[in-house]
Amino acid sequence: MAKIIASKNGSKKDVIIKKAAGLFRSKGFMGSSMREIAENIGVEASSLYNHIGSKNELLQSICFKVANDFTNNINEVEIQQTSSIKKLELLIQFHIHMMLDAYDEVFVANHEWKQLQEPFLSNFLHQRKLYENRMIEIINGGIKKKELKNLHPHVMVFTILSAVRGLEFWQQHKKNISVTVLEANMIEHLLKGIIK
Amino acid sequence: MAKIIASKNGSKKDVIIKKAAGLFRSKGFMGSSMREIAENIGVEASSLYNHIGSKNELLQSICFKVANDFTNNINEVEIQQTSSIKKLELLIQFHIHMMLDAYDEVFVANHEWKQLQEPFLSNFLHQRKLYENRMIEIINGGIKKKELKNLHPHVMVFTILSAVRGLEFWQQHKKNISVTVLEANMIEHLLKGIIK
DNA sequence: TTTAAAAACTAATAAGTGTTAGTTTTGTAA
DNA sequence: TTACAAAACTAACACTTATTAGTTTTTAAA
Repeated sequence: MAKIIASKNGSKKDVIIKKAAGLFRSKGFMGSSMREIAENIGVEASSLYNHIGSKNELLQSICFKVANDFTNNINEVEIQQTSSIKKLELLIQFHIHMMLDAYDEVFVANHEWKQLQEPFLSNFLHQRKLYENRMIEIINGGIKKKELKNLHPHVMVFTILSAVRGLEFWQQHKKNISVTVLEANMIEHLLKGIIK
Repeated sequence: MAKIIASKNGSKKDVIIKKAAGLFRSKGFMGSSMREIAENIGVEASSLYNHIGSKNELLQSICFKVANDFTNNINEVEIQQTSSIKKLELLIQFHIHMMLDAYDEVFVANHEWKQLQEPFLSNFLHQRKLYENRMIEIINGGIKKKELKNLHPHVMVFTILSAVRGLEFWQQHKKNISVTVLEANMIEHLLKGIIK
């Protein structure tokens, strides 16, 4: 009889969520079945229900864990007494690290949130909107203080957020380039451009 | 008896593909059923098979139409006798226009290509890789001619490609900002940065 | 009006879905 | 060793899926 082995620091539920995140990332939420998740763990599908409530609950756990991590980070960044530029730098840095440390989860949160059911879907979108608005406020502050160019704040935020999301592509190139270089390059590009 | 009405310039197959693209975009490929597509058109699911081969064929049509459009564009850009900066500008501009003109299709190509079956999956990825490499070559040229900073070309390409992909978010804000401003702002940001 | 092809329909198939009920095994504490 | 709960199992349910076969309707040309 196969067993779900709880990891050092995490319940069996956490093990299931982790495996689900990996599968959801590579095949999509709708493209992954409970039987597949179970097989991946080495157990029957029905056994999973001793630990979790439903397939959708798995997606919820993943999406809100990620959303909360980002919210917590911007909470910390916001209260720092520093320039808007430094704040943007800190945010970008955190996005890069999340992308490298919790790739599957961030990917799923970015791509599969649509499959959330109400009221979770609305909650998630609301939380994301709040995050965007807080970034916009940081940028508005920078424009006022003449630290930043007077471009459309919304465009800047979306450009930055989308660019960091692109680190999805990075998984394949992890070996060819270090995190430090990657980080420095992206921050330089997104803040100061690429023209000499 | 309901009918599929062919549009002015396009076969009935094209109508089906267009509707499918809209549905795949909003619910995902795996989240959309043939019955839903059919209902959207006003016909029974089985009737679709008089015009198309399979559900997967629909995805193939969408993905490769988009991929070919981008390939054709970079073909034209590459042969122009101009600076690397101007070439990047042209590429970014085309991405922005594709995103606004063929939103559903580009979105599906960006998000649902994973559901392609072999050999289409490999073909698609190969074509995308070629595109990226050609962008990298343009950037390498720019670095050599001292037009561009000596950052990692790969990072620059991914940053740019990801940023333009972010125009997905833009659909909601179409009214608040004109294409011209959007285009100018993004090109400024991606080429010259946002720091004053 | 007849005829033939195109395109719609109904009905069914075989496979896969998330989830539940009921049962058996396992692990643990008394 | 006994007793109980946790967690695995098997089997099934009710539904949905893409697709096919066979039939009927529609369209258009002769």
